[in-house]
Amino acid sequence: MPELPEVETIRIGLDKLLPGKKVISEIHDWDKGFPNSKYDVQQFLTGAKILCVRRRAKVLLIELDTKYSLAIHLKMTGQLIFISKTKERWGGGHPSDSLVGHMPDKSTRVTLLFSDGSKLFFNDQRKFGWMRLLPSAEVSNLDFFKKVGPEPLSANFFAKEFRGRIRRRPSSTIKSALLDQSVIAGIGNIYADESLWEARIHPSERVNNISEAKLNTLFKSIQSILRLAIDKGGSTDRNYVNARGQRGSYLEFAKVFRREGQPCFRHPKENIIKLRVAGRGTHICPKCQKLRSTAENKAIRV
DNA sequence: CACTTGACCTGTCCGC
DNA sequence: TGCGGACAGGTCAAGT
Repeated sequence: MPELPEVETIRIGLDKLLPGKKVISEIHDWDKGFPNSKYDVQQFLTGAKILCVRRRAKVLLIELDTKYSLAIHLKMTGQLIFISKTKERWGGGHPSDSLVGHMPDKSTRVTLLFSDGSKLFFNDQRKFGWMRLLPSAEVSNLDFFKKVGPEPLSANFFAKEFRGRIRRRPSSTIKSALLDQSVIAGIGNIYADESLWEARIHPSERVNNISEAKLNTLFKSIQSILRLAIDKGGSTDRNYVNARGQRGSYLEFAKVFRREGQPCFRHPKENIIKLRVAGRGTHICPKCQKLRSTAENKAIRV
């Protein structure tokens, strides 16, 4: 679930909390947390001071003063939760909030202890996520970074490049192209659905059936939705929380995601439906988002 | 080659 | 109440 806005929200939080902290020890009892590490994590992490926290695509980069970087991918259920020396509980505050808890919990994979007594917990229920400690100069050599596409909110990223990159997948569905991290970085299932509704494009539409004008609209939709989502602290669908253990509120503003059976905001008499596109649960308004070919439109709905 | 599907995991929810 | 199965989705490997 962490997509660009969630990872960016965590980054903003960690970048306020972590710089200057010195790692005094590191605990991990889960080998997969540091897969194929060439570097002894204890040796290269202990004593390092944190400089800043950056993000590329959905990967967080904790930069150390030793010219090493800790790269972290949260995949679907990863959390990074910071707890200060005096605080034991984390979370949003209400006692009934199921996301509030104590750290470490049974999903904690890695714990960093800092010299001032504060701690950073890497939790991952489903164990899909990873951390890698490596020389900062080698970060760009990670397979993931070698092929990942541009940042959608970069000041240097324009509609022309967006269209060009999307069109490299002419016969795939537009949703599949949006989810392809080598085309554009950071979009996942939630924001793909939201952006396509905003741009009135059916997720199953083939790229080469989509006009240049529609792709321009989609480009703007992606940017405005990602910006709004960052502003709202991301989307908490299941277990996403920010660095302080707080939920994001974007889903209160979502137009289609997880709204199946509820009315479309443009067509109050039409209900949002859920389909399967690109192997993912996909939410659309059947009136706003029609396939260009009506024959396909009917076939898909059966 | 271009694209789609399955595997990786675990917790939750639904129907029987 | 317990149990099996479907589902959730980011990315990579394997399959078509």
